Amino acid sequence: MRSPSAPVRESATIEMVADRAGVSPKTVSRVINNEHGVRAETRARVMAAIEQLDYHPNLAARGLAGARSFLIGLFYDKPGDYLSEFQTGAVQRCRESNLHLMVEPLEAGNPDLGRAVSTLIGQLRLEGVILLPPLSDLPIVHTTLATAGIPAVHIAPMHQRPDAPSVDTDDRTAARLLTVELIRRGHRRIAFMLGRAGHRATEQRYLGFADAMQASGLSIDTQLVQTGNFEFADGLECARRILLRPQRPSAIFASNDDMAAAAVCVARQMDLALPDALSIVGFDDAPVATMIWPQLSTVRQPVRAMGRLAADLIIQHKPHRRGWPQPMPRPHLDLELILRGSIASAPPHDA
Amino acid sequence: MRSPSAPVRESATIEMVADRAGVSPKTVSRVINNEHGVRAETRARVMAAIEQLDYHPNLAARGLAGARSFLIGLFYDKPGDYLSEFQTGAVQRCRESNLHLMVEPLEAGNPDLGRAVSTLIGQLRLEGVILLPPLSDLPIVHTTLATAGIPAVHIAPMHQRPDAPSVDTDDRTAARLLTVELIRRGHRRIAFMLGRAGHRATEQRYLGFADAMQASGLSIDTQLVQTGNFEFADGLECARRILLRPQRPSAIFASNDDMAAAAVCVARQMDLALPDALSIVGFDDAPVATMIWPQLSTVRQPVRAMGRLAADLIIQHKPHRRGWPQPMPRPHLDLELILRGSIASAPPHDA
DNA sequence: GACCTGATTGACAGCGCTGGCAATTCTACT
DNA sequence: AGTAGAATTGCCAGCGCTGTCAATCAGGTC
Repeated sequence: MRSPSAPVRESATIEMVADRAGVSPKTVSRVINNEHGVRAETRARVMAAIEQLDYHPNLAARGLAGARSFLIGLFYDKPGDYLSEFQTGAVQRCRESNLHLMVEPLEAGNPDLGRAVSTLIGQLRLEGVILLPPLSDLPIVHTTLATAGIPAVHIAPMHQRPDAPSVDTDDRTAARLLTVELIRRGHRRIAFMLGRAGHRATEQRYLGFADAMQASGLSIDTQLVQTGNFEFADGLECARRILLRPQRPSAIFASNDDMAAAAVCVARQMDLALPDALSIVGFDDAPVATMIWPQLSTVRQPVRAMGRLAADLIIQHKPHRRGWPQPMPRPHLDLELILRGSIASAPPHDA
Repeated sequence: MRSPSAPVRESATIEMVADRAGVSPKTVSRVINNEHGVRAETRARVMAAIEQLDYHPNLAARGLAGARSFLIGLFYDKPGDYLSEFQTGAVQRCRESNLHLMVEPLEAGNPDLGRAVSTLIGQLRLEGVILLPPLSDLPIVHTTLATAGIPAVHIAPMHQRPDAPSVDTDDRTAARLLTVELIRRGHRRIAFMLGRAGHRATEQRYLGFADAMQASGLSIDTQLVQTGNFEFADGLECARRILLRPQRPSAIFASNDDMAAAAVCVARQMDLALPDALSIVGFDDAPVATMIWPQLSTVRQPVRAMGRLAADLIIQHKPHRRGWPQPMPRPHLDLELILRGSIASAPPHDA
């Protein structure tokens, strides 16, 4: 129980600051909002008063009066490392503009998704929303937001919408380059583990792989292309199917590290010597990539930077209120190839 | 670009609902806030109007008028799986009470932490804050919140404060039980990898291990107790030191799964046959636990439930405004032993 | 039927801030 | 010095809702 004399300091109001600085509240407001048209000397006086009183403007009041909320929403479906990295980047960018991030889990499969979104934006008056996949591909989410006039940034959407900006990475190129590394090491028969259908990443990574194979005149054995849904468990199945083929590949390209890890497990169970008997590469540079032996060669995603960028797009957009500036922003962030111990030269009999 | 005739529907106000229902705004307010003293028939009429207009009360206005914010803060230091699971649970609980979660990364090492916290609570007027470790052990954070009179729930703090509730799991018992499993399989010489000093988990897990060893009359070889900081990289070092001892242990208890995974890697590099030559157990049931071969025996933490519970403590506390009800809530959540392939019976020469 | 008690409901002010515009002060010229 | 025009600053209303308290209504009492 808190004693009655507890030192709960009530926070200062804009009026107290105004009095102290000898100006009107409106002028203090101008300073807070960094508006121009305030004499430098006046601004300094106000700043000093703010400092002395440890004044922090009340978000709710600012929001109510100014018809904004200072809130950006981050809607996600699945928690995980990706989310937490992404949100950390987004929060960082928000802070620079004195905004705040509301994270909201939303089930992609929920039949009442539209209502859920609508409730959120109705209550919060979000200034913008960042949609993580697979939410970035659901028409109902997009429509609900668009109807409410709320700017949304789609992260790695499968289908880009002409009226919505997105943040992407060039997975296709990265997948191609990683495949080239495999080919350069003499691999000819390379298996591929697909991610979940409908994900942009699934499509792009496979296309990059195919690009490299084709460029080197190698054919893709469709028996060696299996779908793993991005899950470790599916990856196990998938790897078994691949490695039990009579003519085993000398390398496996998994669409993400979880599945690559699964391939490592299966290979291990089959007593294959890694990486000599089998090279394995993944994608994402997930934590697991460096927690297994051999460590996975993979592609690092700049997840935190993507979070920053997504928030930035929302924030930069603000002055336009409704509608995005032309051209629709579609920045791509660079991926980084990470070569580790999981790849080796192809065994001679495969050359 | 949005066309000028875009269907941006302005949202309904409480007054519009009041008119439609033929009551005063205040009565609508009563219904929204679920206050008693509204005739059932009136309430129904208001509800209908709310439904028809798709009305959502404006958070900012409610906050301003009611001197609350409907916001709970979740302060964290390191992003990761733990965080995202935890926050998902917390958000779920918040929704049930129409509150929202603000996630805020804070650097535990920042010398200006106090000011950072103070700015956050000053602007947001948070109704409560959840502190994830290691933030839950920093006096400056606790003091700043207490001074502002903001209820805080400490998650797994090293040192419990008499004036602050906390959410814990009984790591000690779980560690003891897991060790018992090892002993039951004939292991006598068991190594232990400590987590980061100053973490409650580090201390409790070791104590549980020691409890079991002592209860079975086994001695702990201090050479086999190494500190790994909860990091995979440190775990590698640590595992090497342990496995290079002349008299190698037959089992390793790692304080978390990342370090356990490191032990698996090292063992693999040393060509030890797992799990026959060496049993390894971890803690947390992190994703990596099932992504390596053999899969780790470990202890599952109910992270999402902890998030729910933490939010619940803040929310339940509300009516008391200042100070917590007696007794100080300190719920413990149950941990679950997960036995997987990484443990086997001790080799005969060790019995 | 007058009157009392408790249950419902409404009137009104104001939470802390910002938008719009008027008032004031400053600058640069004639 | 006088004045238009620009740069600053202040006044006022009101954002959408809830706290306070007064008003009204329903039911029961003597």
